[in-house]
Amino acid sequence: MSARVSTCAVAVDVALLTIRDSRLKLLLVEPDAPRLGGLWALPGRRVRDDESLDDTAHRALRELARITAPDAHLEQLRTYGEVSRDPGGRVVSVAYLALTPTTEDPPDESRARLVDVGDLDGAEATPLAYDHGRIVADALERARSKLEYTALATAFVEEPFTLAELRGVYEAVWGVTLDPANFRRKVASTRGFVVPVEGRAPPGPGGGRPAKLYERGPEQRLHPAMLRP
Amino acid sequence: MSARVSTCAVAVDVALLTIRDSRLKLLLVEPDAPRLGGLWALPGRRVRDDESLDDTAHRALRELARITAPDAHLEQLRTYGEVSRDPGGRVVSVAYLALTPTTEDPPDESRARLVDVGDLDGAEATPLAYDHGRIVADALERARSKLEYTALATAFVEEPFTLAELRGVYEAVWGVTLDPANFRRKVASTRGFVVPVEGRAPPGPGGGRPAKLYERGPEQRLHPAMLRP
DNA sequence: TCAATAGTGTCTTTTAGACATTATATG
DNA sequence: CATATAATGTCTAAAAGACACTATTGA
Repeated sequence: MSARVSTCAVAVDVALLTIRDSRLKLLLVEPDAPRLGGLWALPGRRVRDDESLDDTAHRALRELARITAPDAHLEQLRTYGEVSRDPGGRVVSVAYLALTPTTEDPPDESRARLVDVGDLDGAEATPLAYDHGRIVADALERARSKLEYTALATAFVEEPFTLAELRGVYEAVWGVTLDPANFRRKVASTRGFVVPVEGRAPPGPGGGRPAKLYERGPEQRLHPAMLRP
Repeated sequence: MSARVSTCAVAVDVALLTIRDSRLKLLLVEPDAPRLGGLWALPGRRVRDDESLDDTAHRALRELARITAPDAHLEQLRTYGEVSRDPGGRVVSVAYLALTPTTEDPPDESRARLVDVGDLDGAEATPLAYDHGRIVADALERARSKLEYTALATAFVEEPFTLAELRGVYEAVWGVTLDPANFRRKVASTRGFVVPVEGRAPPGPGGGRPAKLYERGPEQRLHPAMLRP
């Protein structure tokens, strides 16, 4: 074996997205070490010997944000392996995209917070540690893109869900408003996207007709796609 | 630092796709060690200390298939990190998808070959070493999917190219036949996909009207998309 | 001339988008 | 009753697909 070939530290960083108050949120953890320069970062952990990458991702969420989401959608985003991306030494980082329905908040003692992704783009945006800004940008692009041609949007809602909730996912992730009538017809004409279930959702405090309920359908790829306006 | 956290061997495996004789081909290397059980494998190399992952991918192609393709499209596919995916010890493998125009053949002494991807699915298909069959399946799905909503198809042709050549890419990767007239109109209506250039392509031996020539346009994402039939 | 391939025109079906209308709830 | 939200219907414009037709080459 060549002397130039060695082993690398391998880490997993997780970009967890969820929807809260009709807005898209990202999970960040407070800086714990002065070397981070007071910058917030994605939850991340080193990979252990006996642990798959997916397991490491779950552990990072559990240990750093006290989030146990066994039913969360988890998919790999990219692996970042530039030689000097971590000033403390070479670390190859496998980034994950995680999506959860609007459920638990990270507890206060976890030093984790859900931040509005709209606050990450602007002028007074907080920069993130390492290359995590880049990872977040890639995660957002992935989520926005996969909403079009996969059933990924259903990962943001709990079953059963209403079509208004599903539409709210598209609106929050894409940052647009959609016509409820046309959205409904499009979802209905996309085979295997959602399936109706019994029951009705109670209307809000101001009244309104109760909404029909749906579950995730069998198809992961959407035909036809839900194209962005 | 916990004793259970250590470092991993990190490798890069490359699934290189190209089109030859109007068919989609995959680059495989001949087994060199008996422990592979005589199975063909994707070209792969361990990552060196001073080398980015992209550099390792290029080196794998250069050393194992004598392919120097600095203009090849190279993108990450996924990272495979199951604990026992390599019987020789834990290896985290970053898989790449590479696309090249129909150019060089791997020389004989390189022990590499272009195989028809149609021969990888059937009953008498040759299984691949490690989890490379899985990687190839992921690579094909990625390529087929990205042809729809990105300008990836242009990575399979050399500039300048004709619309018939571009259509041939879609037909080979998707395994379908497309109407030339409708394909042309669709490409023309997709902003930034291709741009016309001066000159004509000479017709084939059987004659035919000379074809107009095009180059890659500025857009990476296609609006509207080239949806699969 | 014919065969072959490139490129255009036209028609029909399907889909997207705007928006009116009806249905069922709360207060 | 008014108001709010869900669900359906209708009309128009745009896009997709089938396919006839014209254009330009080699033999």
